[in-house]
Amino acid sequence: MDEEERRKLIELTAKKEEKREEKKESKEKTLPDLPKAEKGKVVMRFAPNPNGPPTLGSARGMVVNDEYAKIYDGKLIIRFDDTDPRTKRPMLEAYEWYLEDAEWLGVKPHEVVYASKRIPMYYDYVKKLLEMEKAYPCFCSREEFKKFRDKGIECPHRNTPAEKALEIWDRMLAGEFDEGEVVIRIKTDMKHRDPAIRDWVAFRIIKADHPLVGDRYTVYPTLDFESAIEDHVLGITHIIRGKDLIDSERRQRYIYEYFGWEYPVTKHWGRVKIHEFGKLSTSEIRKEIEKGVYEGWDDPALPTIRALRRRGFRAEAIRKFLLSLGVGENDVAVSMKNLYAENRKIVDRTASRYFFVWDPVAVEIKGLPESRVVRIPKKPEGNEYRELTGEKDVLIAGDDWDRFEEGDVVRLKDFCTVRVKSKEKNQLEFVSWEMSENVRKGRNIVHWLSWKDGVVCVVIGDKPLLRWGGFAEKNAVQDAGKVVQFERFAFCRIEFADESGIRAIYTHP
RNA sequence: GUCCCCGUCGUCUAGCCAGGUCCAGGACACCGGCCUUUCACGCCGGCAACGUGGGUUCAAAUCCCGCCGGGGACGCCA
Repeated sequence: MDEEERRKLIELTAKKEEKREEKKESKEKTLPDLPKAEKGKVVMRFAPNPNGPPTLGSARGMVVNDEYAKIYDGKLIIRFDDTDPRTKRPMLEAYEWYLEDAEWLGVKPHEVVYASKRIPMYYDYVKKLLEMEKAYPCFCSREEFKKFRDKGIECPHRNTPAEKALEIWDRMLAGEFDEGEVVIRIKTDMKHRDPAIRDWVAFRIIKADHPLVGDRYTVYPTLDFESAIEDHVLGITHIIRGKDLIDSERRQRYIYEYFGWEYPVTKHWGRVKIHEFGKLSTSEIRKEIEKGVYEGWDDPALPTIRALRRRGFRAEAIRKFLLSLGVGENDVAVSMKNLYAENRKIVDRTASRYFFVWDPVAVEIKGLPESRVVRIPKKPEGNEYRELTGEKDVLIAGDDWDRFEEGDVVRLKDFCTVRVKSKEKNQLEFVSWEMSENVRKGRNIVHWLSWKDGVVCVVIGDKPLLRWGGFAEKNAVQDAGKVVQFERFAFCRIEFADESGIRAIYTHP
């Protein structure tokens, strides 16, 4: 064995050792290491177009980037990529929604940038490229250019000299051209293996009102250009985003090469699809809201962060759920059940328990010796109690009543044991105060409510227009704003409550 | 059509880059059981995966090739 071999062997052994160590540590790690990441020097970014409120999908971008920024003691920048006032027109309120939801999710940006407010800067950079003849004004129609691109042929405008190109550029800025008449293209390679990369558009003319900058500009950069410049200017070290932007990197690298910049480290993740929501695009949701299918952007049937917050989900549960998806490039189709499980872990210990009788049926307990006040624990642990009065006239859930057959022995939870006497007359028959041997555990222990303890309650479901109506125990009024568990029903957040009634939102089972 | 990416339990994911400690770990779901005056929580146990065919190697989930399957890009959208 010569020196060289010996050295390699030692190196290899060291690497293996290192790997073993890593394995031991990685048990608690939520996300994989970021390549080339140095503690204290990492700058991440989250760059949404605010054309609607954040959804679970966009929240993934916030949370993962934020998590990495935290892991490496780095920075997180939120940048609004809002440079298309037409096709993906930003929504004025949505800027605020993003910031609000970010804060709620525990995402703390060190800086917030609005691309639409920095358009002159992009002009400066493209001017340089025009001078370098790395960009050119192109008068081809979309169709004409598509032909050139598909064939891999340069278009006639590609060789416009810098001087002439700059003159056209100035005329563009002066508003001398109409929409669609001319665009600025970045020179790449018309023979590039991937047609998607060939001479892409950096600027186009859009004469539309922008919610933030109005009609100040008519020449707007495309995302590819704006983002390329910003990532460098802002000193972004790592980009993590959806893989729909994977080609974007290949296009942008040309600019980085022309300017001699270093492209950030990138990572792209696959599409997330949530079983329960399917594929809902922002524009589709907007239409449905207009049609009245959803009440608004915070409708509990929607996967927006504001809707989930309204439903009573905890930010921490959402973070964990999103982080659990990792940063792999494969598409994921995940179930809300995972989110439910995370949230339940947090909420179960603290949620007060109450009775909610949905689709109520009034029944009479024949032979009940007396009315009794019962004390029931409010929570699984601790010594808080609530009181209910058991009387001969009570309400029970329609689902339960329908299931029962005459002769069944049923336990009214914490109150008394009864036998179903007459389905037709809605009559029960008192058996005993004690728990009877005949009561099967599980579905034969049901909740109930006397009229005096009840208050009208509607629960807004997690599917469009789904509602449950019935009575909830009055004690629940004191938990307005909180997540409670309606026993044998589900966790719900009490959104509004007073003596006249309760409105609750379905959280999860 | 051209180009790119991805395939580990039902689902999500760890492991893959630096092959052995992986007859593959965790979570959710599911199925038993315990606890319980909620079908909740908790506890115990169980089921269950490396798409496929070759190759390299003493050794492959890990490296190479083919095939099959899935997704995406080819906007003057983001």
